[in-house]
Amino acid sequence: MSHLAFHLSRIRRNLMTAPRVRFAPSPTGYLHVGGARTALFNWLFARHAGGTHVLRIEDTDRDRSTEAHTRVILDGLTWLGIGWDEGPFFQGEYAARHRADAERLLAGGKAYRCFCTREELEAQRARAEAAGGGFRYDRRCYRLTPAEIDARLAAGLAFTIRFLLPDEEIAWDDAVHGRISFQGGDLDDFVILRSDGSAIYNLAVVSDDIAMRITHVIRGDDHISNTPKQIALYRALGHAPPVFAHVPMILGTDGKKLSKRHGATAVGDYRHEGILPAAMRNFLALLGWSPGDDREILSDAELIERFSLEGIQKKAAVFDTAKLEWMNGQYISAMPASELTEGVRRELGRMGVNPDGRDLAPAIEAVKSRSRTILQLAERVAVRLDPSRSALDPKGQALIGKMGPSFSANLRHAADALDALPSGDWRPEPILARLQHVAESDGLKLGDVMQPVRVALTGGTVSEPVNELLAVVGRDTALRRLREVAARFDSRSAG
RNA sequence: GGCGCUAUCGUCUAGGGGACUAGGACGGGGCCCUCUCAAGGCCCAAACACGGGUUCGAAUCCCGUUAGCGCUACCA
Repeated sequence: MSHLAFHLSRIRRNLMTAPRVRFAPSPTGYLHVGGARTALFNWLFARHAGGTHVLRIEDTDRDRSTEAHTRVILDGLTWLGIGWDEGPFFQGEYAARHRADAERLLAGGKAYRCFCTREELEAQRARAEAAGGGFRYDRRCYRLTPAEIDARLAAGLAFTIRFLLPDEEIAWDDAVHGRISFQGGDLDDFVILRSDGSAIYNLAVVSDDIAMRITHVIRGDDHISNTPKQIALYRALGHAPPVFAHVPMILGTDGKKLSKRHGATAVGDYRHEGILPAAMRNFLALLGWSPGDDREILSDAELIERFSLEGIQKKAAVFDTAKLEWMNGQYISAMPASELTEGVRRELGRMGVNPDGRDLAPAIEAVKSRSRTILQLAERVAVRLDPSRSALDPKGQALIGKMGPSFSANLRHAADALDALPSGDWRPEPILARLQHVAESDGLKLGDVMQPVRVALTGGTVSEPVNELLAVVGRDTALRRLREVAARFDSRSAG
């Protein structure tokens, strides 16, 4: 097939069948991991099907929406590597269409003016609750005669527009839950247009989804109870509803809806904790979705290839930070040092460490398989650049206490032996040979020489093999540090 | 209260009437490797919420119970 023919067929296919999905966050807070996962599912679905991913900011709640939040959401998506093909559109810009739709419904007898004030409504609600039941609007304004309506209009009374909810079954075949059914009679005649003429969420969403020709609505299952209202709106407006796919919530470790008190919940938090976008995508994709087999580490291409609505779980999922960090560690270990340098450099800058143009790759290479976040990685690199940055941890402390005077004695022997090594031989293998020689001639176990060096250089008892550590730190810096530490603990035991 | 959704190891999940002695992964424990740790390899503990059906046979289908969650605004 020629290129031209290929493109033509592709365009044709897109016109006819390609799905259009949207991610529609409201800018009333940060980009939450739940929202991020919804965005990811939409994106994966669109990519898998060769469809279009639309980004729409739902800013109709003017009191709570801010530009700063919009910025954060956009940045979060960009950092995460979740793209969109159209938008961002701002719902606030379609107020005229929303209003026209409401008025069309009103003219068609599918909605009615409600002159009840907030106070009256609140009183009714309070009464209903006191009686032990739930509040449902009693349609008193629906029963107003044309003359009564005219009189109120003439008096300049404010009104909202309420949707007249038909008492019929409203059901749909949810792509993740299967058939879900509601009775219209159980639902309220909800407000679709505020008294100031602005649209309420359910109307705005339906109006926009129709206008944007959305074919699949993939969103959190906290919207299940909104869906029958929206389907009723589609019917009243004369449009076929899209396919709905309600994805499960993400919970905190206590099984409650994820919130601030669970710690990090915004994607920005994970960014700052040194989580890689690719790891985050992979982890989020597996939260509530499964490719159907045992694979855990999946590239974007594999995710896109395998993604389907059928693989989405019905049950809410608990966000497990430990597994995220494990996965991030897998990504870090598998990445070449060259791809990690930029992130490490940025962290070093934040920590106030100046690498002075030094090649960070060897240090990164030495510690990356032991690091689960970029933050950890950068801290370890910083210590290797300048061992005086190291802090003595409890295990390092314990080792010093246990070894007593031999701690500094062994350190000094190691330093002296290493000093004999020509700088051209300051490589892991010769270093190891020297240290083995020291241990042998002093009648010590290799660990008795290695561990003090490790503690002197890193402050702890855990690191890459000591010979590699020495090689990475560099001859001059390492020798100086070893002697400094030996001297410090000599004077301490002498005093 | 009403309406709706959900229920497999601590957590993420596989499972679609017989292949289930319920598999994998994280986390936990142990062993190997080893100068320590990580990685890797091997091993262990750990689950079908409960009760009724349907069926020759139920983790799987149906009903109920219980529990959790969501919605019930002139919020989204």
